[in-house]
Amino acid sequence: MIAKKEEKEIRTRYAPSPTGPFHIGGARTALFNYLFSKKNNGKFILRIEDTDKERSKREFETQLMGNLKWMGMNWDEGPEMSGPHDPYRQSERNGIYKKYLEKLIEEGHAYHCFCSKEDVESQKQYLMSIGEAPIYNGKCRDLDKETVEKYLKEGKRSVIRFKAPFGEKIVFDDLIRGKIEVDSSTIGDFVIAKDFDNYLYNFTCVVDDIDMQINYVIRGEDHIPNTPKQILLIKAMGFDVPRYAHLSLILGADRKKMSKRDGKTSIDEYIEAGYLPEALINFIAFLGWNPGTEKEIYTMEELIHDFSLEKIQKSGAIFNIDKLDWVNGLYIRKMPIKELTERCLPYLKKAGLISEEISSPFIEKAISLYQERLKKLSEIVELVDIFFKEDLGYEKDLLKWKTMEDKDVVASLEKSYELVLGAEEYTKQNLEKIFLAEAEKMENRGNLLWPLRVSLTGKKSSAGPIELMEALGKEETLKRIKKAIQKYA
RNA sequence: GGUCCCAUCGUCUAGUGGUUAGGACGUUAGAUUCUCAAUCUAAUAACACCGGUUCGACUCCGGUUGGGAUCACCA
Repeated sequence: MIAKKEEKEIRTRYAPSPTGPFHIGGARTALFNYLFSKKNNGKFILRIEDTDKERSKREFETQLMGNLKWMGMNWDEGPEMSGPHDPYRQSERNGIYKKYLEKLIEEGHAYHCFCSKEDVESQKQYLMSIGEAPIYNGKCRDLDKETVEKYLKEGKRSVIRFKAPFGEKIVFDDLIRGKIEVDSSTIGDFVIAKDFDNYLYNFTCVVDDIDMQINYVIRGEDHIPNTPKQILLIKAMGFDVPRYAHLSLILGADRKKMSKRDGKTSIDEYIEAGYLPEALINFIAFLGWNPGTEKEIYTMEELIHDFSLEKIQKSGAIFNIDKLDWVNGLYIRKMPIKELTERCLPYLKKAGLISEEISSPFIEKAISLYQERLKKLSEIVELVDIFFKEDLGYEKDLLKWKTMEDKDVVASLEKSYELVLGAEEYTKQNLEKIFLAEAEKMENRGNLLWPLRVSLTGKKSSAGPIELMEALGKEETLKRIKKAIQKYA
């Protein structure tokens, strides 16, 4: 009997650098890491890669964490000293990097390079011009110990390079793409640290993945070229390489990596436009993944349950905003009216329609009339504004239905006025009964209903007149009809 | 330019050697309707190309073409 191998806990991480607003592509990478770890009862770790002091900004980090929480992705660990909900930050881990770097140098896997930036750059340009791999020429690779000591003592500026082997095949089995093979000769000795306080990406990334015991690295395919370097580093340090899964990129309409000109790219912009986190998550998950069934509306829980790396697509997916809008509308229609109202309040406040973010039966009613027409929460403003305006400001000709003459319009509105005035029981059911009965008498129902609806809204399109009358109340309804009649006086 | 990755309707995709190539968004038409939505019904539309393997290729292999990513003392 072979004893069942003890399963190691699955640990994934999302490792963004806070150099800009949190991007849709990053959100998907985070999501897939999150789903995979949760599916396997593992851990999802957030690690802020802020080694670039120039470009990293704390505000982006804060925004990123807020966005992650908004979407319902909470990370599991952080350095204990700064609280369980803080992420790991590379800027706070220099001590760890130093230890690993010293060991690497000690064991001869890394060395000080005293070449000037300019020399290296011109060398690179030259190699590229003759069509060869632009790698470092290894000038300082075998400097003897005494020389290095001497230069260091003289204070000569140096960087630390990793000694990459020559002519070695580096192979890894990508969980999404299968076998990927690279010749180490095309890599060259790359810089891993500027000095003992400033470490570079490939190095910190590897050290952290080792230190945090990450065993599944799920990231964008733009990292495929980094992977062989990282594998070399890991092996030199004597650790196991994690499993890799490289996600295809999210593309713009031009099939290039999605960028600003493709419209909204940051999560904040989607929040502002009024997309729901549930809808965004659902949509993003299906960009490059599907369950293999025809089900496509998924809650986060269901995604976790059905997720698997095998079902991830290899080719890049274009971000199709039309589909997102459809999904978002779907979620809005399904939402309980109380909740929808709460979520719309900030938009109404911002537009100056209401002074405080407080719900009322009136606001709730107004919003409910437009629930099924809403694709994004922000659209609520231009839909329900008529409920809050004194002056609707429309052209009187808008009141005419098809071939109506001025006098027909006036007659129609006067009829409506009379009916409303006479309505004892001011309910939707009763108004419907009264008005539909009257409308039936006409050759075309529009003769009664169109002028009425426009008098209440001042708009070409809107919710139906009966429900509008109910929502507005008898008094306001009469006022608006009268105003419309006056336009013809 | 070097290296690597990718290729089914306009878009997201199902498909794992034999299917009328399925679904969704979009679009178009119809039903409903005072309008706009929502809803229902229908239609539209795809295996990049060329070779091989095979009785049989969308499916496997090779090549071509096309697209993308990446080549920092950024991440």
